[in-house]
Amino acid sequence: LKRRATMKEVAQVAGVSTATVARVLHNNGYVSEEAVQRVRDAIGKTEYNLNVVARSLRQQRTYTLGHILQSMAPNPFFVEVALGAEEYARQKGYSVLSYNVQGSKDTERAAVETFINRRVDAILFTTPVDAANVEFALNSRIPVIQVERPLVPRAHQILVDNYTGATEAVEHLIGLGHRRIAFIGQGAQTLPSTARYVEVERLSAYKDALTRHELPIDPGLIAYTQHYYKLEDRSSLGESYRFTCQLLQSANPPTAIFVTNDIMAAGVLQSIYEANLRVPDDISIVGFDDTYAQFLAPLLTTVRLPMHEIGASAARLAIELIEGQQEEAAEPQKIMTHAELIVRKSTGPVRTDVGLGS
Amino acid sequence: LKRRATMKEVAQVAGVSTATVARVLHNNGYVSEEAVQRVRDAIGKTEYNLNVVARSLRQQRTYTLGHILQSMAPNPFFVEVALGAEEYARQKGYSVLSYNVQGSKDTERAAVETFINRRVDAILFTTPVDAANVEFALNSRIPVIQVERPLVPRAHQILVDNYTGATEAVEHLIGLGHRRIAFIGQGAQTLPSTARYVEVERLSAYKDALTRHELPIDPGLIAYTQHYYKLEDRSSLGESYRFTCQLLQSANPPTAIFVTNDIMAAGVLQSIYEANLRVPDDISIVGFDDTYAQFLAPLLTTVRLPMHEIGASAARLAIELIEGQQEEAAEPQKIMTHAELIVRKSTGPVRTDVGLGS
DNA sequence: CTGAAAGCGCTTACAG
DNA sequence: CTGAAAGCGCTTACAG
Repeated sequence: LKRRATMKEVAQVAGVSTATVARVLHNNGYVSEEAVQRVRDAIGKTEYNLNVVARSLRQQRTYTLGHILQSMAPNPFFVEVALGAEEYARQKGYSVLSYNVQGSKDTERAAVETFINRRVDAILFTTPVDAANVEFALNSRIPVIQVERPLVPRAHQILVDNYTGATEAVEHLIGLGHRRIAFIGQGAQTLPSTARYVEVERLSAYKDALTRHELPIDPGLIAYTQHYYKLEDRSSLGESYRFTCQLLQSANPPTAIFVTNDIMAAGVLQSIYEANLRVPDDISIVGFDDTYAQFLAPLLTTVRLPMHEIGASAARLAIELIEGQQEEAAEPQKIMTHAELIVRKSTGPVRTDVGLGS
Repeated sequence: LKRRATMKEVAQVAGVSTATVARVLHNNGYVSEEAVQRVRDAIGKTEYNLNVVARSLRQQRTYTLGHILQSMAPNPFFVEVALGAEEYARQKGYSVLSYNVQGSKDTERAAVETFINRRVDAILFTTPVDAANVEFALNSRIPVIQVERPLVPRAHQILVDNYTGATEAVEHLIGLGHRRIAFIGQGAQTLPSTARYVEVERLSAYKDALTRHELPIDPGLIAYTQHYYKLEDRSSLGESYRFTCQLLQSANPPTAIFVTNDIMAAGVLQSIYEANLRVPDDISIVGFDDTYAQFLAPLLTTVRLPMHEIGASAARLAIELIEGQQEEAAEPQKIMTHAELIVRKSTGPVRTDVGLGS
């Protein structure tokens, strides 16, 4: 094998034109049975395979999706979404070029530029960091999909029903008899207001559930980690750990904690482990995402996000838009997906015999 | 913005030829100061950006690496290697197309075919599943790099010094006074013999360390999970869990366990948690990889693999080979990287007061 | 220092 | 049912 065969060579071997080769390759257009056979043989003989680069240039389509990921590590949420998108895209003949931006606006900008230079057919943001970059992507007149965090109203959106998911979590705890339930969220104050969608929904669900059951909302039981995905130092893990240490040492500690992602839940469990307390005997924990949940001890009760489905939906919408099955209408699409409580082993009835503090 | 500007348009606006535009774009070749200025202006005015697809077709190079990943979930090892490769490649002007094959030979084959059709400049396997697919990739006469698992001797290799890493782990435990140390490995028996590299090295290190200290090798203390990355059901987690349950209930349980990856270590910790034992007070645990280690309770002592460096090395070698800085010699390159024990909180001195069984 | 022109490997009207 | 030919947007000898 020295050089790769081209269509022209296949045509020569088969004694037909390249147009005919193209016709049998994509089987469209009329071709005589005999010609098909000759071309097939020639393809086999020459070990021909299509040059997708040439096809892309000619068709002005690359069959490639550009996927901008906030950061695949340490949060497996992004990995699972990426996997869902990749699998769906593959099955439709598309490849996906991904770009991890580590939560940086500038890197995200560079990602969009790279994708534009490479003429991807659509850009997916999971999740967008900066609205300006989404706008910039929109300028290219290719489909732009925002996953989970709708920073720009006029771009398409794959959303998650955080409110219902979080409600199930808190209701579950209340149903178990818990009345002092702490809430640990992620970085809402430090986010620009347009980006708070996810965080605000989860906190609202928590407050509404307490209120519905006539339980007080105690500000001392609510905390947010400072950093929104300053991932390098795994700070949100450390912060949820520290806040839990504080809670456990307080005069009137909670009997349950609702943590809005599994990573932070890991930090909570570490604190509890060090305090030599048992879960759920001494305190119940509910996480969110269902990423690390199955790897923790005890197995974490958590609100599962349909990560695969989210990724697949993003890819599906993008491809439908590319292929014109959907009108690129004035209205952006909003696709809602649903979170679901998975009860495992980190939640149990509140202890009535003794208080945690005693 | 209706259509994207081409070089021809830029040339027209600047009043020069496309050759000149290309020269200033890549700044090579002589161009008068004045022409440079006019072209720069024209590029700004037309919002021109290079069409990488066209450049790829012309240059017969795509500035794209194809990265075949065994599976990014649930093992973050692959994610970190991918990140390392992506970052290095980016910095050199390359993009990376990744393809998760979920441990399937057929999917891996499809990945190679996709990459060949898309004319990637090199193919990375992290880690290769089937030697035949590596051979197939090799047929294309592009650089082929195998990460961690050298299935095909004549393809390039990024290796890990598993033996030394595992030795440090076991020596650490022995130094702490442990004499009954269990070993939990992954799927070695079920792997084809050419693929056993990693597993065999780790087991040998374990045995050699025991022997060196005149400790007996007890087959009852050694177990392998059945499945090699049958990931969907997270079975290796479940199997390490079950084996640990057995160990703990045995007549003469170990005082320490060396588990050859952090995922399985998570299963071990779950079993210990359920048995209401404390780590490291009752039993010490050492993992491998440093993936989940920081998320577990207690923080896991583990052998850290330089995952980023592994990915970056793979990308660097590939690019050097592509750009001809290295001769594509008869001899495949073998780059060795080093694992390192990270002592955290899951290991401690053996208990001398009471036996675990008592 | 600069431009005209060929050509990378396809696809796709168009003509027959 | 089939082929000749144009053209996607670049890069790169080559000639001047």
